[in-house]
Amino acid sequence: MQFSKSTDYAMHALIHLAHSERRHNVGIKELSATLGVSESYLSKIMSKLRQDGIVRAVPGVNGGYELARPAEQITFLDVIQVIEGRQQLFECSNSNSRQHGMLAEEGAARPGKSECLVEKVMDGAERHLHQYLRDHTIQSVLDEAFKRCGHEANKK
Amino acid sequence: MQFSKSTDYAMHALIHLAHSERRHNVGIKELSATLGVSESYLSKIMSKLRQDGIVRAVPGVNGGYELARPAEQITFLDVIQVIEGRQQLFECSNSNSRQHGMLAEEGAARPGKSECLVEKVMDGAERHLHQYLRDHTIQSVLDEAFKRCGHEANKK
DNA sequence: TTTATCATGGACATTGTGGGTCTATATTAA
DNA sequence: TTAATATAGACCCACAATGTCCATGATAAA
Ligand code: SF4
Ligand code: SF4
Repeated sequence: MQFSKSTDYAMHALIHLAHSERRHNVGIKELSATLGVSESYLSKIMSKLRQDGIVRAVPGVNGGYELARPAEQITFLDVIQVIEGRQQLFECSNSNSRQHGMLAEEGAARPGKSECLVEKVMDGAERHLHQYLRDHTIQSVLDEAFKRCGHEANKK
Repeated sequence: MQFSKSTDYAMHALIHLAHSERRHNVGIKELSATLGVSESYLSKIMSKLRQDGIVRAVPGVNGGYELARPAEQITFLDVIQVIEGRQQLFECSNSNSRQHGMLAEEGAARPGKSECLVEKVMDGAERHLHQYLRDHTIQSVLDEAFKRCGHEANKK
């Protein structure tokens, strides 16, 4: 139960893009050098981000990547779901066991709504997690970095 | 990013143990039959649960497993951490990149406290998730099952 | 004490996935 | 056109998840 390294890379790549939004089109070379990840691998990740509409890409001389929408509209959840996929946290694997009958259908022969109790808890956990991740964007990280930077400067 | 099947099995095994707490010592055979998982594999999972003090086990005739503490003191988080391990949700993999300098140490040469901003968000997410999972126990699932059962009975 | 019953641990096998490299191809600006 | 760049696919390897099988050890009942 851990986020993959790809997610880590994607986050940092986006942060870098957002940070150097001044002149557009940051190439894979620059990203690779900044993050310390091979161009080959990183380009795959960027490709995924493009397919899901997080970034735009233009090939050719002076090409590169740029954010497809403002950084405050790119949430942690967005990035994670692009890289990790949208599978849910918990997926029942033995819904035809004896347990299932006892826990989910509990006596009565409900039509369609089985409403599993274990899944209910787990889905709740997932919803909480997602809500939290939706409340934090690339921009919010940058903002905090700036705030701290300013704070440091003032102290000096 | 998904919980393993083993976690699923562990949850259901514990629910079964809690449900038939009347006569102690539920054997691996009964558990296996109830969950529809091979005895071999399930016994491994139970062994883990024992090592972490979730259940007790006694070998010999009429032996088996029983909860090591009341079901209301066994949280979802407990079970998940036993099976999945206690690694944190997010672990930075490139803390010596250029990014890191820009984001975490931001200008000043802080002594030990680097206080990464990305990790800060992720750890927050993890804390939220853990808190939620701590608030739900094996007993709470059983309670809801009973409540629903009673509700169904009353309606009839 | 013997024995049937049960849990435990280790040694495998299989499969899937994360993480990564390399190359050929398409696309664009100069 | 040409140089620079992104893209897609074919591979590779290591490791974890899932699972089986067997030898061993512990225990209570007979
Ligand atoms: S009760 Fe829920 S988690 Fe358990 S077997 Fe049924 S659907 Fe799956
Ligand atoms: S800023 Fe945080 S997440 Fe990024 S490299 Fe540094 S420690 Fe890791």
